[in-house]
Amino acid sequence: MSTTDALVQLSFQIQRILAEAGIERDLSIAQLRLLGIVRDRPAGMLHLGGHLGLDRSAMAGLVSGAEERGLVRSLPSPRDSRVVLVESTPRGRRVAQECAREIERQVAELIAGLSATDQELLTALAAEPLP
Amino acid sequence: MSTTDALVQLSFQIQRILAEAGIERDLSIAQLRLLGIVRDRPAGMLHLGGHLGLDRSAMAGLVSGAEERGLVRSLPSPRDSRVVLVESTPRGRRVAQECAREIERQVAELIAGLSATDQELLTALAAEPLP
DNA sequence: TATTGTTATACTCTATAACTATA
DNA sequence: TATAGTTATAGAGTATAACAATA
Repeated sequence: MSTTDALVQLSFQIQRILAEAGIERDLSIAQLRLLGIVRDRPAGMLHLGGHLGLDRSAMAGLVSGAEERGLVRSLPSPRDSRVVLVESTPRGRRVAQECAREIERQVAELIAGLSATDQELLTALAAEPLP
Repeated sequence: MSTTDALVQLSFQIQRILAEAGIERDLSIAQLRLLGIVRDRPAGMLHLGGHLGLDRSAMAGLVSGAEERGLVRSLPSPRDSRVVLVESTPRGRRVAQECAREIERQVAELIAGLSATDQELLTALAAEPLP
């Protein structure tokens, strides 16, 4: 199996884990990522869009959906009133952490066939290509 | 960075590579995967749905879209006339191969920072969790 | 003028439910 | 009856374009 095939197949498995962890809590993968970003501190829509690869209108839809579910809150930036800061609610943080735990569990299961040494190696190698 | 984080981030990068290779040719990731499966031999809708994690109605939509683009062709199974076999057209094979080459190029670039030995190692480790 | 968001609109992807045809 | 697929329909996700408010 080629490098590409292996990584592509692995990526689909990971994405399936993410999707299923989200579905159980009525969250899309995009909402999950959003919660991950605003977990520690608020961020403006444009900044979030940059991280998620979404344009402004898609961001508005995403945030509005997350807001309806009580996961995030919008507040005007004190420094530039054009900017809308998005911050996590306590509930958003709780749900995000639940998902994170579930995802960790599933990923651990996915790579359970590897030795502890190989798991560490895989982590190091997977982390390397990240910009 | 945790094992989970590294693999999740990597999976998003791979998915972005797939999406971009597809967009350039007006193909969704699902259509891309479909072409990959029927490249060598025809397959029934249900079989395809199982591989792609899609139900029958979603499969019908996917195949219909791919058919409109001239990428696949449907034909009745000679053994069970309820079954619709989906086969790749020559154009589908060509487009799929173009995408595959582009994806390989991008993945190679993504992991270019690793030594040749580490790239092989990553391949082996990534291929291991696959069922 | 340039920037940040929002809204209206449209398109794609996917699922549920009801249906047809075949086994 | 059970199975394979289609169709109508609905919902989510995302993009484009036109708009409003602020810098």
